[in-house]
Amino acid sequence: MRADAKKNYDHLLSIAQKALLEQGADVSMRDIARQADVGVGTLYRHFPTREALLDALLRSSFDDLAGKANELNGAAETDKALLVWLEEVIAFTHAHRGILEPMMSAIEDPASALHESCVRLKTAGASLLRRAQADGTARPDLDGAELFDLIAALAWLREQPAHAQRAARLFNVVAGAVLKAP
Amino acid sequence: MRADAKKNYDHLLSIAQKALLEQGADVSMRDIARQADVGVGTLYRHFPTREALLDALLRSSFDDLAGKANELNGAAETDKALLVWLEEVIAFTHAHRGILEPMMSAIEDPASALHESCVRLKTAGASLLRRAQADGTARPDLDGAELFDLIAALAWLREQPAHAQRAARLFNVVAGAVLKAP
DNA sequence: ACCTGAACACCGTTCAAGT
DNA sequence: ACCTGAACACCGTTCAAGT
Repeated sequence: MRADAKKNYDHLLSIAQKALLEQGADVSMRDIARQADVGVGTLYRHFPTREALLDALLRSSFDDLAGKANELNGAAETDKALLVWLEEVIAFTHAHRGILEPMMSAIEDPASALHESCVRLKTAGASLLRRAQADGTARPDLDGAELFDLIAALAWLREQPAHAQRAARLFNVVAGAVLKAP
Repeated sequence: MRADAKKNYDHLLSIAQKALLEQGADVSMRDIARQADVGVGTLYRHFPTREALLDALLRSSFDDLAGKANELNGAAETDKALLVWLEEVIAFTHAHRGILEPMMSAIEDPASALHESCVRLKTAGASLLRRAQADGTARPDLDGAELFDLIAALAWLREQPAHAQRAARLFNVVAGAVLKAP
């Protein structure tokens, strides 16, 4: 990549990051280009789809969350480890409004630029779930894809402006269904 | 209402109904007017907001669902009654893609044209929940608003194209958290 | 190589002008 | 009263023309 292109790429990314946090994942592409003082074509050249842009923005965070899962795989209380991780994921998506819809599409569409990142997240959660299941602290009849969907549903609830507060309580209700009663 | 206006109103409604089923709740308003062979202004005159149009389209169905809840309030098995009703609601929203997002906004916004209809639905569910709680078949620490949110989250899951199948199983998982174990 | 921005095909919504 | 559709301010996306 040429130096000037690299500069545009990085600048675009930092502007898009801010836009994602402030305006949500459905910010207009035009707006991002405008805020970055760059032609729309430049934005599309670097990120041919919105998913490609989201992937660039989220990949490292998703990797961090997967890393966190790895750490938690060493924890003694397998149920608590799963719980902590789930809360962390939901807190992250909560800070990035509008991210769930594209994630849900991407996880089932290998052609999506966001697919790999989402799979990484799902896999990380699945490993924590498996360990809890082996330990007998989580119900055994659940797989990684289902866990992903449950997280997504709760995260979506939390994304709804006036429902976020209730979503916290409902997280516990649903968590109670995933983990065996104490 | 003048006769010609009434005719436009009815025609618009029947076209919008078809559009809602075939293209989802986020059909373009322009498209509806176009399909109805009517100027956009006519559509907006009869339905000043998308919520107003959705309300006109859904009100009677929501009333039916509320009526169904009333019938089920006479059922012997209070837990099964709640379950059956929940499935019915989710099946309905599943047939009307894209309806959940506006419903979630409307239920918390008294100014929305869709508010009343949503409240009716919430109230109907709450009555079934209360009866099951009084009967000891549903967990007592849950209110109507929380039940509404749980339904919404499951219905949203079912709205996601590739996740609908899993949503059916996850309905049972979550239902198991709401109802007391058998 | 890379950037620009006009161009195309769409939106939601309003409101002057018509009947 | 009611209807029409041009008008305005937006989109996403592409691609010829420029550097």
